[in-house]
Amino acid sequence: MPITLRRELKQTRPFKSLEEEALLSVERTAAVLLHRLSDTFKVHGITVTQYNALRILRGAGTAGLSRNDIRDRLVAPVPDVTRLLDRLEEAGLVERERAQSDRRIVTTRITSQGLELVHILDAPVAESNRQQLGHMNRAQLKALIDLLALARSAL
Amino acid sequence: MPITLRRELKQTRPFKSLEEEALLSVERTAAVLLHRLSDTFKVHGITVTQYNALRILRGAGTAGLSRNDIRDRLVAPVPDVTRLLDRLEEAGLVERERAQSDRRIVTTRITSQGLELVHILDAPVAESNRQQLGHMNRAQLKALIDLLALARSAL
DNA sequence: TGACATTGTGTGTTATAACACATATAATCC
DNA sequence: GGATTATATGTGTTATAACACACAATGTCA
Repeated sequence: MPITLRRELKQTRPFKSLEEEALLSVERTAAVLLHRLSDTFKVHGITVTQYNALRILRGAGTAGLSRNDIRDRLVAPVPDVTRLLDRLEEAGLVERERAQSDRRIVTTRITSQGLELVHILDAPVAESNRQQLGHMNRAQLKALIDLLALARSAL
Repeated sequence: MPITLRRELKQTRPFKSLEEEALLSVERTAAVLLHRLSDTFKVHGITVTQYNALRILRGAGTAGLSRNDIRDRLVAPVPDVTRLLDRLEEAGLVERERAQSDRRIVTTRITSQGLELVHILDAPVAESNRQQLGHMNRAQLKALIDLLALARSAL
């Protein structure tokens, strides 16, 4: 028994188009899923965006990444990555160093403390994902992923 | 030729699970689509959330809605609807009146100015939706909508 | 009817998002 | 090699998000 978005939002009128319904469905789903996930992070004092940044930096390893590299890899675009990293640095989760070769670049690396935090969060995050989406089978998940990629492909 | 999220984010490592990839795909897609849509609203000085509130109030007509009614109908949950309505009231787009029967309730109604704005935005919004999702056929849009509803149905 | 819980809204505060602009370094191009 | 452009990051400011708490009106029930 699928829950229709229209009933979920107590909407009296039907949607104007399938495109509108799809867009609002994406927005609603992201908000619901991320809100639930953020509870997992709240206990550890970080946000979903901060977690994404830490995960990116874990992937980069000891080489680290420049601010713009991090910006380009963030799932949701953030206009002010500098201060996002400021907060992570203040929390001791990352460290920054201005590059020798090109002094414009500031390389950010995850600290051992940051690594530890991301590692601790691996299990709860996996558990949250399983709880939220575990009822979908592989074919459904793949179909959803492909359709979302298609939805992003305009322009 | 589908764009994979992993390439989009220049990720070196594969996703840990299909559930994780699906969640990140939803987050990414919402961010991309909403960012483009917000450009449409920016010219008129309102945000996506404000537009959603106005659309809800248009649907409610002269009866108006209480703050909590509006909160429950918003696509993305907003914790501070009071001040969201404050800004709309300050802009002259909505008006509020404390109910006679139950003096706890404040009924918010859209003003003629607000109606006019939403009306003006109808065409650009439809055009934006068409541009962003018009390349998907009806079956694909319906499949996406259904899979997203399924994704929200846990708990 | 008076204590208590419930409902609906508002306020105070901090953190973050968003946007425009500024600064410093490097690369390029006559 | 000096002006110009591009790149990379940082700063200032305003608006909004997020969260905890407070207040007021209503309902409930011994």
